[in-house]
Amino acid sequence: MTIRLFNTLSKTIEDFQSVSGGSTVKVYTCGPTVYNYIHIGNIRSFLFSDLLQRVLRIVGKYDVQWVMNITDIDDKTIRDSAIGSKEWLNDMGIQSDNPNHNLRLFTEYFAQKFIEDIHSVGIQTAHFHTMPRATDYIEPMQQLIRNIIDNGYGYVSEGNVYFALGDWMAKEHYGKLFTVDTEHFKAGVRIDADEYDRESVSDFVLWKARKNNEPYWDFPYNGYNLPGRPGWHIECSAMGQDILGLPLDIHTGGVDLRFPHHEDEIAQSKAGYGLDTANYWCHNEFLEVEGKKMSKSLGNFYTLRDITDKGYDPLDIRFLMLSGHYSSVINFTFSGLDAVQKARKRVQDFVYALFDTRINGDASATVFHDVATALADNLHTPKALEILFSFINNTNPATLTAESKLALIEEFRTINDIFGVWNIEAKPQEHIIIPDDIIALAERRLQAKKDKNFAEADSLRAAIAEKGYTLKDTKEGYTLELNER
RNA sequence: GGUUCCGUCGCCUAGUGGCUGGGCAGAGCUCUGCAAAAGCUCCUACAGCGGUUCGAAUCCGCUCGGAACCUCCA
Repeated sequence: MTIRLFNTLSKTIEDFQSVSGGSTVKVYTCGPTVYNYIHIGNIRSFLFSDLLQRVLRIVGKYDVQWVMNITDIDDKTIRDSAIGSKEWLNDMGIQSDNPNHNLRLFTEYFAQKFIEDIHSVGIQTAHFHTMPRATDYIEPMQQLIRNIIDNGYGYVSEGNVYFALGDWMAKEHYGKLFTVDTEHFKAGVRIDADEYDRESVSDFVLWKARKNNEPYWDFPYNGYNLPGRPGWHIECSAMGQDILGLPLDIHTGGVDLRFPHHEDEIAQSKAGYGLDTANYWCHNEFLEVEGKKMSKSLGNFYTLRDITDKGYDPLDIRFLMLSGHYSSVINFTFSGLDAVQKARKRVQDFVYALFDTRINGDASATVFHDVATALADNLHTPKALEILFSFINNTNPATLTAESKLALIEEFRTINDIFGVWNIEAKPQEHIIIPDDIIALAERRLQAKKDKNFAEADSLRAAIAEKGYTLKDTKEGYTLELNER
């Protein structure tokens, strides 16, 4: 099935075609800067990329090579890994007098936490071609920077290397993803303008000169050494080329990265390699919390772990993100999370019912095709879910033949290869251990019920609830469940 | 100041000029001693004011309200 995607380059929805013309698709996702636990906004971004690669594989039948970088060098990782940092944890290891070593221990700690977190929301490590660390690609970055200087679009100033944007703009269009209006830049936002001797205020840094006690790498250039560390934008250009080869098929990231990060990445790769970065650029919208952008000062900032600590299943977060279209702002609220939790369970109960072996009537299974058609249209998950719920509303598993159920199970299995929030299996028998005293209460209540002593039965049920268990009557007797949360 | 997006039922989320979108909540019913759970049924909304049109949630204009980006950002 042809996949259609909104391309930020053209600002239109296009039929997707691979660079190679074949079935291999190279997808590059701007990953996290690992200086802390990821927040739910980050999660949305990574779940969008995961959705994209799953739809490409399962609906588009492509062989996807998915790369997500891990940024392990920037101001925050340097600051928080430095000697005396309050952010240093014992689990990271022992700090030494080597800042590069401390940086590595610090970032590897949070990189592992990141992998745990994305795994919990259903992103599978096996789906990645690789997850490169930026500091493992210093050499390719330096080579790219040399190319850019040699081609006349970079210059050295006080040990820093800058991209000469003015020269570049005279040759190539700058603003392919984002209309850059330098005439009306907001007053007062001229970061670093006084810190360095730059030729132009809009030039961005490719390589930052070493500062005291900060991590650095030697950078031999033209007989000189320029010890320092890479700028933010250069890593994606170098890793994309080194690992997958440019041009990529699809480059993804959050909308905020369109400018300057991705715009600069395009300029660098073209200036240094003479290559376009990607044929398709896909950007996901932001997540807001209670109608506002997440920020620590507003008190609406949540890491994934903040949410799961409240007892929510990470897969409910995944389902919440899929319930809105990736290109729309999603308003995160806990009541919304509660709603989506129940909706997800309804589908799960339907799937469990398909595994019920009683035999009855029959139904035709085209639900996957309909869902896939919606997903092929610019990853329209809300439409796909609408189709799925309508199907469930019009289908009663108890009236289906064994053959129909088996066919439907396979349909749901494929749907779940994309959504990844259900268990396509028979309902597991729960083997929770109920304390003897609770069972004793339940038995006493059963007897009271048989004796038609309902007042006694109700008070015993209340006593059981008091101890954290829910008693439900069945035809044969009763069941006991541990209360959630 | 510049650029862009949005406002849909109590809440969330789709919407392609005409055809009750989906989820959650809520109401009723079935089943239950009563509950719980589950299932069934019901629940016709488009910020405001103009305009275009036979017909507007959808197109145009204005007003009001919200959000994002404009060199840390997913």
